[in-house]
Amino acid sequence: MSRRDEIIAAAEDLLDRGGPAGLSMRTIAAEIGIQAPSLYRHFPDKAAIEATLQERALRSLAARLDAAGPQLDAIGAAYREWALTHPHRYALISGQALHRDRLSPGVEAAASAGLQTAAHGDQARARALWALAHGLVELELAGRFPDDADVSSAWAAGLAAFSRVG
Amino acid sequence: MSRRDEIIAAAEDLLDRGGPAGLSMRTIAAEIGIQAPSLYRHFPDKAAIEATLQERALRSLAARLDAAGPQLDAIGAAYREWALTHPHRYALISGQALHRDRLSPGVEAAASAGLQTAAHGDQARARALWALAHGLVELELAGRFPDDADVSSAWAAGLAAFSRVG
DNA sequence: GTCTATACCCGGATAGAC
DNA sequence: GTCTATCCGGGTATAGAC
Repeated sequence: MSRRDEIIAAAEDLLDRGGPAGLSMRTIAAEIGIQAPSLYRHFPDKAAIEATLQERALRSLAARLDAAGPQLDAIGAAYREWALTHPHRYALISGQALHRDRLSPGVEAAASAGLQTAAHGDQARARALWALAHGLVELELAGRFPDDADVSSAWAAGLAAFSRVG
Repeated sequence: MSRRDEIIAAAEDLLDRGGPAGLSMRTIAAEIGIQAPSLYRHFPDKAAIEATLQERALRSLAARLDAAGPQLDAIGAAYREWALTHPHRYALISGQALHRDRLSPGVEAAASAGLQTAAHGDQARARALWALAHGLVELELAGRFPDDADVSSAWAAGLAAFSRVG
């Protein structure tokens, strides 16, 4: 494992444990037993590290959705499962934080392509479906539903609404 | 206008212009021509100021939804309009940032009550509908849709899916 | 490639004079 | 109720020795 890979692995680990806020040049360096300035021999700046993590997360999510097959329910379940398994990685690719200029072309689109497929080519429907999944995940991760809420039922109700023909 | 109100007004103004990140004790104080330490004569800490802004935002959103009436389309349009008009206020009440322990009881629930109504008492459906609206707003505000995307159509497609009887 | 030392920002918050 | 001065923490990043 190259030093570069080691840095990324440590950063991802740190991200999973402490969220984006816990990700600093100092903590990443400490994680592998070096000093923060040494990181700049391998990455030009912090954004480069974040962008690498985002790219990895987007690819991972895309692969998970791809593996779920074409069924709407399966895709929804896969989306939710991936987000709940890696909540901080999901946070890193949500919001305005995406370093678009540093991502490989198409990698962002790939992560929502699975949902597009399930909408049978209807773009407006596909976007609404994506928004539904994203919204459900965000609300659940942020703890916005009551503690005793049945989130699975909300997913089922949402997907059911979209499963009927337009 | 009391000094306290003046501080909140300045903070809200600052929030609208620079987002949550631009909201610091120093910038708020500068906005009304005093020094940062003076703020602590009026609020115990920064979280108290943020909580006040969140409470105002939640009440404002709730009022807007209430004024929209019972029609699903109208509520959806009102939700989107409020969020696009006050994107940074929406950011302040999204995510994990809510100071729940400092908010008046019920004020959080009131901001999503309008959507509950439109779901005719079906809780799972109501939550999915809320997630759809939240997701659409977040994706639009974050610029996650292509520049030429027709977001209105996505809203229409999403609301249409929910307007059919379960 | 890694180190130490450091520069330069930013932030929240407190002490004590007036 | 406001001030000045200050503490303490955080962060990104650079210079220069080894």
